[in-house]
Order: sequence, then C-alpha cells, then structure tokens
Amino acid sequence: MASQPHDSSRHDNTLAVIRTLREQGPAARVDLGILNGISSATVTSISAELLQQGLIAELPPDTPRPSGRGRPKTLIQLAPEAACVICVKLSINELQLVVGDYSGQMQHSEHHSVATLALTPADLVALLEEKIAEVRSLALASHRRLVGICLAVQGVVASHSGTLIWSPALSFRNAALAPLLTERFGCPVLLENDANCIASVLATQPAYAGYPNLAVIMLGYGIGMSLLIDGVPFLGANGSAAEFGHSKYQPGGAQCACGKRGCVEAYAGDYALYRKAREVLELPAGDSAHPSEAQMQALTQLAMQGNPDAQRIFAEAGRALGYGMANLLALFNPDLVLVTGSGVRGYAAMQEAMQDAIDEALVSELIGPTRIVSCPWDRDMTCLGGIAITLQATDSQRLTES
Amino acid sequence: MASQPHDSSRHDNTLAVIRTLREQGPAARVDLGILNGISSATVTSISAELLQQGLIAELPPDTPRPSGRGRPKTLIQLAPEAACVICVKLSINELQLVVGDYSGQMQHSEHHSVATLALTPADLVALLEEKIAEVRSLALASHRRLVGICLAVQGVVASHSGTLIWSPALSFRNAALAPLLTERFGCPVLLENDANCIASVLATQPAYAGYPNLAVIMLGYGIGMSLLIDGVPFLGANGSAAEFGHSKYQPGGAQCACGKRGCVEAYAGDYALYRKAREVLELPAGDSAHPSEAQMQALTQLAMQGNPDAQRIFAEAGRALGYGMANLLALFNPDLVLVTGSGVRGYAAMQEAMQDAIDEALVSELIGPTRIVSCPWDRDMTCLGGIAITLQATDSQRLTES
DNA sequence: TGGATTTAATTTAGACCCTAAAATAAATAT
DNA sequence: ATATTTATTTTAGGGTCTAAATTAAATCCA
Repeated sequence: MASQPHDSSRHDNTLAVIRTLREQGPAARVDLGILNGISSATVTSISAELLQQGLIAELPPDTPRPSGRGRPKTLIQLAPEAACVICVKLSINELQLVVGDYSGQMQHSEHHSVATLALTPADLVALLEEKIAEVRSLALASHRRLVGICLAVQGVVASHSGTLIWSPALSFRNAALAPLLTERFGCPVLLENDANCIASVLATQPAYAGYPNLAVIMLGYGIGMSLLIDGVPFLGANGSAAEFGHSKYQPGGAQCACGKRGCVEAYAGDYALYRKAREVLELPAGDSAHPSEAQMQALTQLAMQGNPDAQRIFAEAGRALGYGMANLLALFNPDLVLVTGSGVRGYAAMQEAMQDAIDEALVSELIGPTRIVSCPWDRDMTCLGGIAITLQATDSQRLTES
Repeated sequence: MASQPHDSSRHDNTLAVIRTLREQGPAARVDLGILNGISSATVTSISAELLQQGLIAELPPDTPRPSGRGRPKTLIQLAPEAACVICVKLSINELQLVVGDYSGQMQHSEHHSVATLALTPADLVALLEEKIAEVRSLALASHRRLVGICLAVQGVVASHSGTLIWSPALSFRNAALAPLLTERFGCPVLLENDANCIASVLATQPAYAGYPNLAVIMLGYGIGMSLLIDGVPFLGANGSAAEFGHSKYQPGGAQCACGKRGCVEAYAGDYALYRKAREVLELPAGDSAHPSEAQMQALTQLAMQGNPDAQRIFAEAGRALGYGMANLLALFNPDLVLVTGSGVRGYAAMQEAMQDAIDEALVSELIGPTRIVSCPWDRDMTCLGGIAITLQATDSQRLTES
C-alpha cells in the first residue's frame, strides 16, 4: 500500500530553492520561503536534504550581518564543489571554453582562434573532444564531478535531438554533435542556441525581470533572437530559437548569408554593414566577408564621428531592423525587446531610423506597451547562460530520477 | 493545526476531468483516469464531488454498450443544465448571439444585421445589453444559471482589462466593454479575440491535436491569427492575439485598413482583393470597401474559372501571404499552420504562389518541419470557442474560490 | 548583568491528496 | 451455476504541506 511520489510538489519546491540560491546567491531559509511562496518549515526540510547530499552549505555565522534584533539568519548557499559543468561557445573563428561550478560561477575560461569555416564535421568533433578533455582534467583535479556539457552555437539547432542544423560558423550542416559527445564524456550534453543562453541570463537580472514576454535580439556577424515566455526560451517545432535575422525586410532585396534575399540580417548584420561600407569608404583591409571586431569598430567610429556615408549605411540598417521589429511586435507583442550582442556598438547610429521605421510600419495600437532598449554586451554572458541552463537541466534530471 | 489546501493537485485534476468530459463527451471513470494520468480511485472521488454538486450525471446504463466481458462501464457526462454561458460575436455588420450549456453545446443561436461601423460606443453598449438580456431570459427560462458572457471580436483586445483596443468592425477605439457588461449582468464577462476562440476549438480536434505549437490564420475581411502553445492562446503584452494581418510584406506598399502601408492584409484581405479586382474586372456593385460574401464569391468564381486577371490578383495575395508566413516561420517556427476563415474560399487560388513565396524567402532549414494546411470554415466555430473558453474560465474560478 | 523582546529555525500535529491493493459489483463465457 | 473478466469503490498508508508550538540566538533596556 505504498505509493510512488507521483506528487511533483517536493520536486518543484526543491528546484525552486536551488534556482533561487543560484540566481540570488546565499539566502536565509525564511527568505527562501517567502520568495518561493512556501513555508519556512518546508524550506527547513528541503535544505536538510540538500545539506545531507552536500549540495548546499551553511555560511559561517561570522559574516557581516545586517544588524537588528532577533535571532540572526543563517544563510545557506550552493556548494561550489558539488559539481561542475563545461560550456563551449562556438562562433565564427573562435572557440571559448568555460568551466562553471555548482553555484553557476565561472571557474575557468579560455579562448581559441580556430578557422571554423574550414572544419569538416570530423575535425570539429575531434577539436571539441580534445579541448573539452583538457578543461575537464582541470575540473577533475579540483575534485569536482562533471555533470554536464553545453554547446552554445550561433545558428539553428534542434536542441531535443542535439543536432546542429545550420550555423554561420560552419560550412557544413546537420551534424548530430551532442550524441557523440555524450558518448565520449559520459554525461548529458546540451546543444543550445547562443541567443537563448544570453537571454536566460538577462531574464534573471532584476532590471529585466517582471517582463513575462521578453525578446532578446543579438546583433553581430549575423542576427539572432531568443523569445522568453515567463523566463523560459520558446523553442518552436525545430527546438531552435527564433530566427529574427532571417525574417524579411524587402522581398528580393539584399543578398543574405543564408542564401536568400531581403533578410533583416542582410542589411544589419556586421557583414552586411561592412559590405556596403567598402563600396564607398576607406576601411581596414582583411576578410571583409567576415569583418573582425577591429574592422567593425573602425566603421562604427566613422558613423559616430559624423561621416555621412557611414551614417547612411547605419540608418538603412536601422530601418531594416525597425521593419523586422515591427513584425516581431505584430506577431509576438513582447513586453520588452532587449538589443544586445557585439553589434550594439552601432546601436546609437541605427536607433533613430529604427524607431522611425517602426512608427512608419505599425499603428500605435499594435506597438502597444512594448519597450525597446539596448543592453551592454559581455562576451562571457553566453557561457554563463549555458552553464545556468545546464545546471538547471541536470538538477531537474537528478530529481526526477531519484 | 489545519491547513488551507495550498496544494493545487485536486484542483488541477478536477479541471482536467471536466475538460476531458467537455471535449470528448461521456466517459467512464477508468478512461478518465487513463486519459489524465490519475488513478481511477481519484476519479471516483472527484466524480462523487461533482455528482453531489450537480455538475455531472451518470448516463443510464441502457445505452448501447460495447459488448465485452466484465462489469460494464458507467459513463458520466457533464450536466447540460448545470449552467449556461452566452457568447456574442461582433463582426463587420453582424452580431451573433449564442447560448451554450454546461457541456459546451450550442443551445440557441441568432444573427442580427447591424451597421456596426455607424455605432457610437454608447450605441454598442446599449445594443449589447438589449440583445444579451433577450437571450438571457431564454436561458433562465430553462432554469439555467448564467455563469459567464463572452464577447468575441475581430481586432485587438486587451483581454485582461476587458478593453477593446481596435476592431475593423467599429469606427471608435479603446472601449472598456467588459467591465460595463459585468456590472450590468452580474457575471464574469470575457473579451476575446475571434481567432483565439476558433483556435481553441481547432486545437481540441483530433486531427490537429498533438501539435504543441499551432498557428491559426483567419482569412476574411481582415486577416487575424492565433498562436497556441500547448493548446493555450499566446497573449502578448497587450493580452491580445498576434496580428499576423499587419505584419509587413512590402515597406511602403499597398494601403491597409489600419492606416499604414504594406501589411499582408492590404494584399490578401477581402477588401484588398476586391479593391484590386474592381480596377480590372466587372463585378457586382455594392459597398466595395466592405465586400459581402456574395461579392467575394463572385470574384473567387472568376479565378477558379480561369480568368487571368482574377488569378493574378489571387496569386499576388498568395505571395504576400507567403512572405508573411515566412516571417511567422522564422520567428515562431510552429509545428502546424492552419488557414481558415471565410477567406479560405480563395485558398486554392493563392496556395501555389504562397508556397513559392515561402520557398523564395526561406532556406529549407528555417522552414523546418512546419506543415501548412487549410481547414474548412464554419461560422459558428467562433462562438463555440468562446463558450468553451468561458466555461473553462468560470470552472477554474469556481474551484480557486471555494 | 539579566530579563524582555524580537526574529529565525525546528519540531509537532494534523489535513489533504494520491495511490496500490483489496473488496465489491456486474456483466459474459462455459 | 460457476469461473472469469472488467469497473468501481473502499481501505490502508505514504508523502507533502502548513500552522502552531517550541527552541535558539541575538538585541534592547533597566
């Protein structure tokens, strides 16, 4: 007459406590209760279990406490050494590897220059295996158990099957990367879109919390997007992120890297801006189909300094972005649109034309209450997001299994 | 030492049982258990409560049973007389009122021709109050308790506040209709987008179930859309449906009813098709800015019969639709797109151009596994959906209160 | 210095809800 | 008539939560 715990409430509450600790840092049991709408008696019970499993630890009480009457709070925090995850970011000509501990903090980070477009599928897998093995030994040296690996890539991914469908960083398509790595390293491997990783981080920041429908647009070589509904990335049929960059501005318009014409990206992606600029401006030489950060900064400088040709190019990009945004607003009607990515460097030069385009495209009733703001770009954010997503996935998995 | 039932599982299970009965009709306790993943002991307990409240009834056992061994199933069903709801559909020049019983069946339906565009806000409210009062007395005559009213309208609605933001059927904007009617009739009044109503019905049909991300496009005078995620309408910041019709095909293009240019609707809405057609074809006279069903059928006939001018017009509309669809696929990546509404009459004449436009706009990786199919149009579907939504809302409310 | 007060964490007692198993019910098969 | 089968109800018990009571650990104040 026993029963399996078909009841999910303990499971949910445990996850909520862990998530709160990871997002907000050390907290007292009372506060964890209030924050998650459960009684502190329950938090006591949950934290006892987690302590016993070594996943959390009590903070020594000598920490500077907010003075006040009453028994002082005993803060609990995630035990960093309880586990670790590795996040690998694959972007054009670069590979970043980051090790994160169980509290979600970055433990180690390294960058490698790689001619990604020249890789074959086998090359890529070999490279990933080699580099991951290296950082894994680092992690294992400090007695941390590797519980998951995350591959964060630009492009279209089928996250459920772990297949990379298409990425601007690679010259091949449809590679089932995750299953191969799972087998090699014996732990779950997630394949995630880079925009989803960043959006997951941004959504937890106080400034952007409280917006149930959030769109994060990533400007860069290409243009990506993530749609978060109540903080969780919306994955369509593909299991991929939304492809804002390939929504249309002008049927039959400019040539896009995807092979089609008229995509927003073909006007506002780095390569598109640089391509146009080279026609009329003196700019640093180099692979202008894949402009470097230095090249893009040179171009952006020109626009900021008032060069009319450069300004015209950014304005046209802003207009394309604005029309894309108009479609996003009409179809998705988000509460907040965040514009970020390395391409925000040129946002100031695009913003006015973008806003004009939105006003030209949509009646105010359809623009609704949506706010559009830009947000500074941090190159480590992708991996931090990947780490957070992976930890959350493995926590959830562990609880459902046991 | 008592506790409020903060636990939601009974609540959820009760709603699930009611929903299953409403969608699938009479069912046995065992099957309700299997269908909803709960034990039949729990179903027994839940159905005992519902029987006691008079919300369900056991079917007399003399119904033709599927022969077989063992104790026969006792089917239970929702008690139609337990409650009723009224759904009012407001569309251009027409008002439909439907009474639905607790099982979700249509009890009564009536149509009224009304020059909706000539109404003032006060006129509209007076008209609604009068007509609703009429059908309410019908319902009350059969001893049914009116538990909710649904207003289903074309256009943009803020469903949380009950404000009609903008509708093509009306010449004014921003009317807080629901609060007024709530006060007048003393029951919850929901304001819903018509596409959401229809989509809610379609999503429960076996043929379209099992698609977690479903887009329903409504062709008609204007073009509406509803996005369902796991069967529930996605409401953005506005609380409104997605406005596919006003996504852009051609910046600076054809004049749209919304006041802007280049919207998909300005090419593929009834008024847009008829406007173009009148330039080159002999067609029935009448208010060609608001073509009647007869006028649209005449135009559609011409295209079906091979008239090249008519065919060209539909092809251009299909192309606009295709580009809009491309953006929908890029941004939302639904599993299934259903095209319906009165405008499906012309779907055959648009389909090829539409498909070509999608292929022209998007690489196959971004089209992904999405299927696009049309679906026959039934003018009562909106109200049936409104009734289902309202019953579900009032059931849920009742349970959370008690 | 020592109670009074305040706040945090834990323990206790009880309610709710679910499930598996047992019991009961109601049919068909032989 | 009895065995078998399937549905429903009853029973017993476990899990989880919460409110209240208790315990713990500090400050306040005389």
